[in-house]
Amino acid sequence: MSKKKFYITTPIYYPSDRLHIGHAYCSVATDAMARYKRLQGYDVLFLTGTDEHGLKIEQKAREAGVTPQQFVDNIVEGPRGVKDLWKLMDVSYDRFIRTTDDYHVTAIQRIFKRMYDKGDIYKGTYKGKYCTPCESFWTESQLVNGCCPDCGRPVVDAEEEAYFFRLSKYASRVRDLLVNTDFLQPRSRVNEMVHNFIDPGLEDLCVSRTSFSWGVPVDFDPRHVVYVWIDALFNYTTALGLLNDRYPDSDYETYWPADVHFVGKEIVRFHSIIWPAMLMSMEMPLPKHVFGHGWLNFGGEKMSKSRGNVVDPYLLGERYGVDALRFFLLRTFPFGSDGNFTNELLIQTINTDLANDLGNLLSRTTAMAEKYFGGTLPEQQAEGPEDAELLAMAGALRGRYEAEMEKYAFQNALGEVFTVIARANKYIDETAPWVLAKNEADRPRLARVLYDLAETLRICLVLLRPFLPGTCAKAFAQLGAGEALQSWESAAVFGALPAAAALHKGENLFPRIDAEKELAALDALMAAQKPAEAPAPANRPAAPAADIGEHSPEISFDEFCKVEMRVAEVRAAERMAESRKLLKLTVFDGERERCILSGIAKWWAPEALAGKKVAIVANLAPRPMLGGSYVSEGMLVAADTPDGGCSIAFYPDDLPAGSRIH
RNA sequence: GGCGGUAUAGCUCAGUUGGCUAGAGCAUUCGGUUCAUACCCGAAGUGUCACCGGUUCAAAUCCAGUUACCGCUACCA
Repeated sequence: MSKKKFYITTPIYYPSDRLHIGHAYCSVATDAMARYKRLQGYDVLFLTGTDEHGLKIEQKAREAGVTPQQFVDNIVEGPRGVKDLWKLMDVSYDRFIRTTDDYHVTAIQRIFKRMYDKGDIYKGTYKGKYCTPCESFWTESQLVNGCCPDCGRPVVDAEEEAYFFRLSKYASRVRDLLVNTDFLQPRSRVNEMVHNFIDPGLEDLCVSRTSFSWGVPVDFDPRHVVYVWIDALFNYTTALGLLNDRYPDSDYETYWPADVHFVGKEIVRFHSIIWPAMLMSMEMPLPKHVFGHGWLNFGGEKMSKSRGNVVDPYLLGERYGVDALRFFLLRTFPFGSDGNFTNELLIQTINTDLANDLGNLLSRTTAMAEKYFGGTLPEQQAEGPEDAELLAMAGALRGRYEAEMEKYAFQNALGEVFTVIARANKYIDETAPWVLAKNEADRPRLARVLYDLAETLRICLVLLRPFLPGTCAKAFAQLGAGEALQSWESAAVFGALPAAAALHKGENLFPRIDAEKELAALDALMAAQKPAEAPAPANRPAAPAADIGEHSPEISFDEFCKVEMRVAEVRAAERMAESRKLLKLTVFDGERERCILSGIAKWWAPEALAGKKVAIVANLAPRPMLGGSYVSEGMLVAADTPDGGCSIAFYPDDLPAGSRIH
């Protein structure tokens, strides 16, 4: 009889930059789930990888003066690259797919052709606005200030021949999948998808591009490259040998459909709407679950490079141990919601759970075994009234843990384990082994107490293996528990450890952290990472150039001159009943008054603008807004501030409106 | 603006189908212990369960409304 299979995936990450703790969070969670299923005896396939095509990488490579392939090779395989990070984090993936792998490219071409032959992909014309850095097309209505809604940079008019996928054809089946099954989790995401995307009407999806070349060519129409949807999403199946020879077809037959895709909430839409629709088109089985996990914020703010609060997993892993970091991420934050990462919380969790409760329990248990029995417990043992409750809790632990793990509720599963660990510490207090040790007649009872502790620890450690793979191995050695005593089956049996258990005290597995000192050290390290805000002091070597974000492509002087910026006088500014974000400005440009709607209401009171001289872009095409009831005739020039707000520059009051700005 | 969600102890959150003095962890205070990583055990708490109405013998829990925050979306020319 073959083992039951379990196929789990992370998203394939986009290697346009170094990965950070948020990516590590997802991979660690997937890893814990994969290890848990292996522990249970499943035949597990754990896939991760990288999504390496697209214009952004093409451009990044050009900036770096290397080929796109060299660029991604470096980020994926190079020092401190993606694979390095997973090695550091002890991520036990079975397969790593890169969308630039030959076999994947071939398979994608075949998949594209198959959908085309079926009539689900057809050739049409794509009209719209294109953001080069984001390699994204946008409809007029999606633009923000005429710029890319993702990155805020300018977009260009574009019209290109393109292939489309008949997403609309599958809308009702996808809707049914989301509404009537537990396909998408957590459930709260379902309404968002259905109300925001499906019910308003799904448009067919553009699945090819001619505007860049770093992608999988459409083999029957080589001017086109396959756009991200088909290229990236089908990785989950090409990595199983679908339509390629790199892996045997039997892998696909064995492992597909996936048991669960873990994905960040930002890509839930692609995985819960587009992905099932494409699989329906290919007449392939659908994955059983898509789980959209939350994001890690830092100190209550989104992590971002410009705020200098991007948490570096290398730094923390090397400082506190990979297991401690893994544990912290999964113990502290509910997997489905956003979590607020703070250094204080990290250190507190490590100290409380790992050092004080678990580490210290192991330490005191093994130390007593050595002190009182020279390490090996005598077989003659005596029960006592304190045993029953501990045994009952330890015996029931596996079931309670399993129930939580099956819901991907890592936080709760770990909570169950630590409830038992706390009970074991209390058990020591109740039985007071140091008192028993004073009386020769109590030796059988003392032996039993230590045995119960060792056995409780063993069960807990089995269940902690998915989370703390490295330290559990060391702990089992201290308990003298061999492989058979580390198994899932053995975690359901209190008493599996031989009575004459041989314990020995080893190194402390989780050293207690000096919170005050470490917090100061971490703050200093993070401050050093932060982009320089002030010029470096003269006596220090020049700081490396701060990262101020993505850059737009170079433009010529003539192109710049097309932008007509002028000083304008704000004659009136008012809040709008129709919008929370917009202020309605009436400005005088030297010739006439015009209306500009600007998305600054969150940061600017109307009174603060009235009468001021500001910079506007005067020759921007008028834009109907708020459903066409207003037309905005220009753009207010403002700067982003690091906290996400905006700063407006004012010209001297006596400067005439209409002055040209160059 | 549309859709969805959240609001519970200083902090992070649990509270299943409405039912006894509303819970856990951390932090705080006090007490105990000494095997252990200055650790562990116990006790004490603090709460107008966002606000306002309603249904009910009974509401943190159900319903209507209000406010605040969050998410998605639209929208920030």
